[in-house]
Amino acid sequence: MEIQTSIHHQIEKLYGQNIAPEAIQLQKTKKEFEGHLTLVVFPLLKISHKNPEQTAQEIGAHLQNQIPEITSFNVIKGFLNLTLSANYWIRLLNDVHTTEHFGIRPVAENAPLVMIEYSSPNTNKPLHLGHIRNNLLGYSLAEIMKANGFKVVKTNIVNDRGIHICKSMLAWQRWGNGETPASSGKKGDHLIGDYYVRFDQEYKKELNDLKAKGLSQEEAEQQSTLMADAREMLRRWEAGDEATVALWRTMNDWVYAGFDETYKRMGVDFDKIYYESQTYLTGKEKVLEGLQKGIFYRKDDGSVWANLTADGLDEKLLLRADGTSVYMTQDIGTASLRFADYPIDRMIYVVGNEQNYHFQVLSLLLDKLGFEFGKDLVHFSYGMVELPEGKMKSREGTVVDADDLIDEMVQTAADMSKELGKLNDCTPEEAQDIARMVGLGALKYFILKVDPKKNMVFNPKESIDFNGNTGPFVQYTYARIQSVLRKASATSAALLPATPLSDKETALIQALAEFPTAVKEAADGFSPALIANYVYDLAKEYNQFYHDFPILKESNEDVRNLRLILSRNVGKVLYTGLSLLGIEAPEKM
RNA sequence: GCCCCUGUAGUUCAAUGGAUAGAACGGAAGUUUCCUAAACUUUAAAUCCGAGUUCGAUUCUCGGCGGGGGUACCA
Repeated sequence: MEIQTSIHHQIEKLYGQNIAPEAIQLQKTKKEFEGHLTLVVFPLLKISHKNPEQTAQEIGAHLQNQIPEITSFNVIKGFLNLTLSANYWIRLLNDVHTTEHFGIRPVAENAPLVMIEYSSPNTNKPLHLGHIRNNLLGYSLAEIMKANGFKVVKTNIVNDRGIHICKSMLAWQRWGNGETPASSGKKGDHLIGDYYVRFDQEYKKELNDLKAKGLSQEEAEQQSTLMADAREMLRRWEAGDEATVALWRTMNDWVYAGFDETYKRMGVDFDKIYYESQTYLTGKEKVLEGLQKGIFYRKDDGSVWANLTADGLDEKLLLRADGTSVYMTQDIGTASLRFADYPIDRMIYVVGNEQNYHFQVLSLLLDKLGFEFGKDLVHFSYGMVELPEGKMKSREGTVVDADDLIDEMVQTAADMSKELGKLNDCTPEEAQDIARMVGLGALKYFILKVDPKKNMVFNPKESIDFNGNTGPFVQYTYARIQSVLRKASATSAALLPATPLSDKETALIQALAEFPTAVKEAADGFSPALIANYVYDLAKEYNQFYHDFPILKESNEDVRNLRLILSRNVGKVLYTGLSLLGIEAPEKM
């Protein structure tokens, strides 16, 4: 029986009544006090009818008497600190040791299916730092859900149609001189992104020229031929004009090739990709169905709307006056197709918090349309990534490009290990691979350790820091453990002798045993950050232990054996924890 | 205006309503006969303001003040 359960049981026995689980507050004893587990007795005062110290005393005495694993106790104010036997810790370590995938729950045949949408790029510009946070959170959340026994389908919705796509197409047609990724040596997504920027520049120029002739901003926008041409292109695309569709296909393919490269480097992937060009028509259909059923209404100009004022929200446009679809229409179509394709029990959208309102509306609309999953959808909303100078602005060129950033991180990792002489005994290929793992590990950890819902500041200079609360620190700890294990492996694999344990050793075992709880809480709270901080704490704990207790020099066979087994299991948990974050763990570094 | 998120050391981040609010970076001072010093040790430094609920509030409630986002034909 779990020790927590025994304690609960014994307290009920002591007072002769059932006690709610919330009243039994057990926590890890703080470092500065003696003991391993602490019972907070305040909630029990109503039952004991005694003051905190007396209550703690009598519970402590009773527990020590009845539970063999509890060897002693002390009371400080309303806190009962319990000390557990070495035997108990060794048994716990043994459990960790003999459980192959410790902390991971297997996926059952009939497990609920979770679909996670993340990434969701537009095909008119390359991925940037904001996408990196999205992709890392989505991928990590998928891994965490899997580890908690859910079936997971990772999905991506590519926004491959719309006026913004036409802008880059138009700019390329007009000023591109037939430039291709092959002819220019640029990645496809970057090439297209350049033409999107070009459109914006030319458009601004045109507006300024018009305004110089005395037109207002609004009049200029209306008279812009460039924008009119882009709209005309969108109309031709929707009408299925061959040349337009062919151009669209060619340019999108360039972008996809570019994205695939970036995804691969980031180490993220998808089980199923949806394209808005293939879902927006379904969206339109659903909206028109809703219109017929009287759920939506049409205004005089022909546009279609939903009235959500009864639900405390506003009115929402679903189809424009000219009959074309908007973002919301597409999302309805995509959801509809997804639920037709998969038996989804839970739908999670990993999308930035600037769209909180959008998902509130989407949830309501789907529900009104008769999709019962609508009201249960989860918007995993995360905060923006800002730079020390402030918000990223594409127009001001302050956007941090994903590819550039990854290159920079890997290069810095390579430079630093070279400087420290870390990888002198590696082949150049090995050294490069380790630099890749470490550079990416630094980036991923830096972003994932932050509570997702908070905005965060990303300082490119400071992120390339391999000290402190960072991915490389955890990776380093893992690599060091592997190194120790290569030098000497434990003689006996399973049963451990009743060896006396130091405080640091019990602390480490206790930390190991908390891993499954961290995995579960990370899934419940949608928080990879919990895993990140857990893994860091464990690594830190190990480093301190490692420093104070030589392993290979230890002459007592049993003690040495214990420390090796302990090290191996810390390594095992670090490895698993890192993989839940999508971070690789090098065998040496 | 209305709605949502947010406010913790100089900085970037932690803290199921629990003990003296933790780390890291940066600052100051140290530690290599040792298995990896990308490490370890010591040290100074913080809960936006005001009420309320509670044995106990960084955490929950209300009111201010500050920051971010959204708000009907962009995605």
